[in-house]
Order: sequence, then C-alpha cells, then structure tokens
Amino acid sequence: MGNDKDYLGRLQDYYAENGVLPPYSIIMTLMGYRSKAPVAALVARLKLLGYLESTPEKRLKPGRLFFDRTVFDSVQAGLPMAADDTSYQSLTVDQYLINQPSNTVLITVKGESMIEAGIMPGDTVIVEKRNIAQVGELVVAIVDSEFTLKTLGKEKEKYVLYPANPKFSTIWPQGSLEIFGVVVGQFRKYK
Amino acid sequence: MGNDKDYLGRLQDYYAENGVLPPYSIIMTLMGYRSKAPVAALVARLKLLGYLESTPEKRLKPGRLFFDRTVFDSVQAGLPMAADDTSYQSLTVDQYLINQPSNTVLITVKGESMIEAGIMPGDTVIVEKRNIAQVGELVVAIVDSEFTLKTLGKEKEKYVLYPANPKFSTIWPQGSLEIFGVVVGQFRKYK
DNA sequence: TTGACATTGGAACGTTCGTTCTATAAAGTT
DNA sequence: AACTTTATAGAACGAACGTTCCAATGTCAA
Repeated sequence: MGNDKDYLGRLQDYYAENGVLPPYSIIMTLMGYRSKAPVAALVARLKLLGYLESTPEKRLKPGRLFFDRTVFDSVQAGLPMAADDTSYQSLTVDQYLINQPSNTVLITVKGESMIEAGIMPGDTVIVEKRNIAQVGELVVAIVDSEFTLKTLGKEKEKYVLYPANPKFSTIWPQGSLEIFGVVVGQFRKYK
Repeated sequence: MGNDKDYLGRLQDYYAENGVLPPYSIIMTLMGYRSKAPVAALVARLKLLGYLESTPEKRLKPGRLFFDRTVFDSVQAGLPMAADDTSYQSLTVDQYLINQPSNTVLITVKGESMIEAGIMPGDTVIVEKRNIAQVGELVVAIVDSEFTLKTLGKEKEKYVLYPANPKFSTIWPQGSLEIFGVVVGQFRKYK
C-alpha cells in the first residue's frame, strides 16, 4: 500500500493540522488498516528511525527527526526530484532561524523603508534583543518611541541609521541611540 | 500561586520541549496541585479562552490561540515592552509557515531574478509541490531541467513566467509549462 | 500448486486517561 | 468570631489508550 516515508508524511500532516499525534485507533484508519497490530509495527519502525518517540507516560510524541525538511538547491543541474535518498540536508526552520529562543522576539514590518534590503511590508523579522550592535548590522532601534528598522552605521564618530530605501533619509540620532535588538532572520508567508 | 497566563506559559514551554501536551497527571505536578480536580478547572478555563481544545477522542490538543504570540508591531506608538505578558517563544515558525509538511520542500534561491519581489539570493523559499497554479501566484517552474522562480501570468491564452526583476525578460514556454510547486513562504537568515 | 514466510485481523489485557463527586480546607465577608 | 463562599484533596468511574497474543490471510519462491 505505501512505504514508511509515505506513512510518516500522513502523520506529519495530521500533526500540522491538529497539533497532536493521532492515537493508534486513528492511525489505523489513516493508514487503511483494520486492526492495531500493524500500527504497532509501523510505530516501532518509525521509532527506530528517530521519527517518533514515547513519553514516560507511554504516549506518542514527535521524535528527533520528525520536523526535518528536505532542502533543494535551485541551480543544481538535473531534477532533484529523484533524490529522496541522496544529497539533501534537512533542518527545522525554527532551529535554523532562532538561536536564543528566550531572548528572541518577532516584529512585523510596516512601511517600505527596508524594501531595498528585501524586507517588504508585512514581513516578520526575528530579533535578538540586545543593546549593542556592530556597524553594518540590521538593527531595530527605538526612535521617538517607535520601532525603526535600519542598518547601523557610523559617520564622524557618531552612530547613524541608514534606511535601505533611498527615498528615506539617513537618521542622525539627537542624543543617545537606543538599540532594541539585532535582526537575525526574516520570514514571509504567502496566501 | 499563579494566574492562568502563567499556567498557560508552562504548558507552552512543555509543548515546545516535548511536542506534546502533558496529561492531567503531569499538569498536576507542573502547576503544584496534588489532585486532578483543579487541573480540570484550569483546563476548562483555558478551553473557554481558546488556548486548548479536545480531540474527538477526548485528548488535549493546542487550541486556536495556543501558538499566538504577541508579535510586536513596528509602527505602533509607544513601546510594546510595557505589555506585562511575558510572551513565550512557543510558536514554531514551522507550524506558521508550513501547512502540509509531507508535501512541502525548501529551495534555496540563487540569482537575482526575483529581487524586486523581496526574494534575495541566498533566501530559502517554502514550496508546496503541486502541478497547477493560479495566475499571479509565485511558482517554481521547471525550465531546461532547472528550477526557476517566477510569477505565473497569462497572455493571449498562453501561460508565461514573469520575473520580478525588469532586467530579466519574460519567459514564453515553448511547449508545455511544467510547474513544480507554488511558493507559500520564504525566510532568510542574517549572520 | 505447494510450502515457507511475513503481514494483518480481531480480540483480550492491564494501564492511563479525563471526568465527576463529595468532604475538607482555605479565603473572604459581615 | 461566625458565617458564607470558593478552591482543593482524594477517591471512584467509564472510556480510551498502547500492547500483546494467536489465528487467518496474503505474498513470494520453488
């Protein structure tokens, strides 16, 4: 009927939709079985592969590799579709983008001042909160009690903020420049 | 001992760590109760607020608002830090961006043809594999055995591919146009 | 076609689940 | 201090859980 990769896919889809792994009874119907014995066998196999685990309370939970995704390279010659076996690296988006979860916040971007840097209105930026930043880093600064997304620069021994859109002008902070955090990532959802 | 927001936070932390909501017995110790009755009351309250739900099989699952985090708004007046809700980092970007994990792949972008659409070289796009797409959608097409990231258009009853960078020209597919998938999201990491 | 082997169906089992009830303890009010 | 109100402890309950067994079915090779 299907191989384990296929079965795993159905579990991943179910999890994405419900936020929970299905109990054996549901896995049964999900895979087209009419008893739980094959489910137990399937679960055992997926556990061995690292896709599933059991909690101390004997409940099913996602394993180490459950959230991994395949990454293709856009310029690689030939079609990578055949490669469900070779040369792909996998990662979870979260682990890739966020290093310090406890110190990281999301900020949705309004305005077009960073459009030249590939940050569009409606995008979300991932910001590590910290007060200091290097010149050249993309920072979230606090100017007039508002967040501003700019590139940190230095001119004549003074810190300045460059917008990426030439239609906006460079900001020369009056007093002290308050840095809220540094942008470490960005993401966007299309609907 | 703590308010419901605090209790919710502990559940979110547990979920972030284990990928599963804890059973009542664990919630009990997690919240410092010595019986399950208060747990039932707490769960009932969080259900009313939309943070938790029950599956048809009576299992606890994350509710509509469970992953909602207070995302800061870049133009909102005043500093949002005053908000007393110590927002937890329980939202997984994966869950936000990816609806069908088993049918979704990541593709790293090379080249500057979509730079005007805010997609830079080095970005990763999230692609749902499917053969059909709507006009106006951002698609990954297969042209000359290579991935191409373009906007799907239609001219004179024929499908065409628009780049977002005017320096590149519109592609008029010779024969049939093969669609690999549709772009549903994008992300970028700064280092 | 036959036999060897692997998988599935179906039922049974003990465990853990979430729910509920009542008596007790705590908190708040007059 | 006495009373009222609210929350918790503890136990009991049926339902659903994951596991396991064995017979029935399917699959493959000879």
